[in-house]
Amino acid sequence: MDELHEHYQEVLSAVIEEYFITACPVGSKFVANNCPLSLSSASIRNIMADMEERGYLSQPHFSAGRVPTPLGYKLYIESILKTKKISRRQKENIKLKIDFSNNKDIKNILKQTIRSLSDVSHYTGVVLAPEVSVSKLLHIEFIKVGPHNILVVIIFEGGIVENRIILVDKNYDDDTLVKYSRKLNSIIEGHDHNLDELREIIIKEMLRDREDFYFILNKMFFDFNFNNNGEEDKDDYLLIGSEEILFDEPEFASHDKIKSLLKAFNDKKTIIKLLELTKEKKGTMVFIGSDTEWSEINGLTLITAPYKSKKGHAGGSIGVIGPARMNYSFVIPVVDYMAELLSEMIMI
Amino acid sequence: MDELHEHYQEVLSAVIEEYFITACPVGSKFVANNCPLSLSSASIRNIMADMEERGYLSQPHFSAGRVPTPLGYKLYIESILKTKKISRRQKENIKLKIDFSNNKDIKNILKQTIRSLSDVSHYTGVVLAPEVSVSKLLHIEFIKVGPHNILVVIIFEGGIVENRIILVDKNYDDDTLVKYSRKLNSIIEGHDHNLDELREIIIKEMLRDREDFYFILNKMFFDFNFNNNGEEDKDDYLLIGSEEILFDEPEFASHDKIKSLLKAFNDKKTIIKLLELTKEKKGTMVFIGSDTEWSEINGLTLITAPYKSKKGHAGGSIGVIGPARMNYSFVIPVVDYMAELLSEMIMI
DNA sequence: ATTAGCACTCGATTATTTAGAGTGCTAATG
DNA sequence: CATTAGCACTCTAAATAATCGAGTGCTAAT
Repeated sequence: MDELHEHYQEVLSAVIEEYFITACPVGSKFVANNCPLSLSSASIRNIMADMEERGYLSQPHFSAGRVPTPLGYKLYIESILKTKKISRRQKENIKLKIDFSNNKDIKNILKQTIRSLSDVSHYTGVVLAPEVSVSKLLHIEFIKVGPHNILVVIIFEGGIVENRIILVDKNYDDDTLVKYSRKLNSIIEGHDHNLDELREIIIKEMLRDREDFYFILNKMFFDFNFNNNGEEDKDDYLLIGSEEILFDEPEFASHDKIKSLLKAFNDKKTIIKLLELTKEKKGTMVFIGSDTEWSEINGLTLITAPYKSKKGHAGGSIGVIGPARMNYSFVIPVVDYMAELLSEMIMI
Repeated sequence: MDELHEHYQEVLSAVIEEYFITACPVGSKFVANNCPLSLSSASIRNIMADMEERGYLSQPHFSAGRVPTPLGYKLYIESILKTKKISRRQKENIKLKIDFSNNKDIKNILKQTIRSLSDVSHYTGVVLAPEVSVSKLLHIEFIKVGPHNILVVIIFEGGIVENRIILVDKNYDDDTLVKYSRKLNSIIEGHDHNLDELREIIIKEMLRDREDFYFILNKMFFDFNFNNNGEEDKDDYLLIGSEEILFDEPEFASHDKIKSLLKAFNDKKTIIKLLELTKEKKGTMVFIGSDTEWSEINGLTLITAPYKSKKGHAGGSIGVIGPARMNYSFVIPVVDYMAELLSEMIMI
């Protein structure tokens, strides 16, 4: 591939970029006319036949043009990931499209992020929320909302707030609850516990001392038992934007394709797996359908980037799902930049 | 229609019930064989021709069978609404399918309701959440989560909890915030104010007395300004379940149909309007697509029922969206019963 | 009022034809 | 030896034609 290297890249780019626009197989004639190489269509045919043998292109049927394969996209994307940076003007443009006008709570910020991702990229945005069960505790508060109803509010690092109303037998007064809140927070403060760790500590204390305080805590742990169902609950951390936006893409024009598309979206575990993978790495990642990593659906691509709260360890990842035939040089930097913006939004 | 009345009803039922199963136009021969009337197909043809003229049935094309019109459905549903009640066994069945195992916060309960609606009815569930901006306040709490970050938690009747992190210049200590919380709650307590009304009161006080307390409140009102965008924000109150479930229905097999289906779902304002209408009425309502009330899409039906918290005025409505060709005698009682169950779940 | 009989209509399905785009291969060229 | 013009070949998609059958409306008989 040595001396052909340049030719390969040029032809590949020409095919991919044209295929992005038309969604139709690209013929040798077109490539001959629209690519910097001054070669005849016959020469291009030779190159393309060779590239097909090596797995970068494929023919839908005998006498059609060529279409990029996942391997072809991969090669193409590598060069983009190295070179492309988002321009200042693009950044401004994106920022304009984002509506963070209202101060929102974290969950709404995540929702808003999905919407912005979709608006800007024209594909489906996804967000993996920070995982509550491993997040550090910031504060817990008991609030009386009825004679036998206590609202428990738990605040996690990253600004996630969870709440439940718990039922108790006794009619505690406000002062008692304030006292209990203080007592509990003095345990939490400055220790970076997560909920499970706190439970461990409390259980030990409880064996020694059996007062009402621990009764409420016990009830609390029961109602906030996030991962009792094992895997199941993780699904709630994955937020998926409007999938409909993809139905306009010609590759999903047929009924069968739409169904397989929806099947891919319903298979949340796989998407979560990839987003979690991204969370651990540093930068943007691209998963191409039928790739080794994402074999669930052919023709879809997932572009991901991690985000993280300024202070600490709370974080997750965001992404965009679109057709493999995608404007990578535009979308990749967008996802990257959105993750950056989101990181800035998470205050505590 | 006098002496034909019985015939009309029987034929209509036969057509609708068969059309529900096959989704194909129903011919006179079938009706003749499968309906209590002992009439020949020719007689049925006469009746059906007459019913078409009166608008209860229609022919997709000249030589096909007949299909019920919205008007036909309406007539059919009227008799169901009067007679059908859900059986105790069905109730048990539904209750089994509902997973309220984990004590959830109100928003998760609403989400769970949607999921159960979809599971039981096999159509798309929708829920209109209680409107926060008009809900009565129960409690407000300030919690320190950073040197300049205060988490404000507002609890509304119905158990809805909203929170925002607000930025302040001064570094308030915990005691001060507890004091402020108490002061504010003493204003709220027992007065059934909503957020807007509270704002009015605070603004008056503020003119007299300009201390830090009011500064924080001012910030709070700014960040919790729910309906500053007019209509826009109402969209957030509408939760829609998985729409994909409808794609299996034969009437949405074509690409065009799916797109018009999604268009109908995206037109949230219309759905919200109908759900709000239901909130004000007492019982179950049925809106048939291309009806006078819901002209947005042909072939869809929305069945709704209101729910309400035990104590007071917090409430909303739930519904199911499915094809007009729907098993009304099953779905209507289901929606009704689910609304009842949801009402029981809302504790405060 | 009801019904058997019959000619007729029109959509759905299948078969057939046609047009054209793009290929691979071969032989010629610098 | 890389490149290219020329040409026969392949296969799809679109257009056209043919066939089938379900269901109708109407008429005349009961």
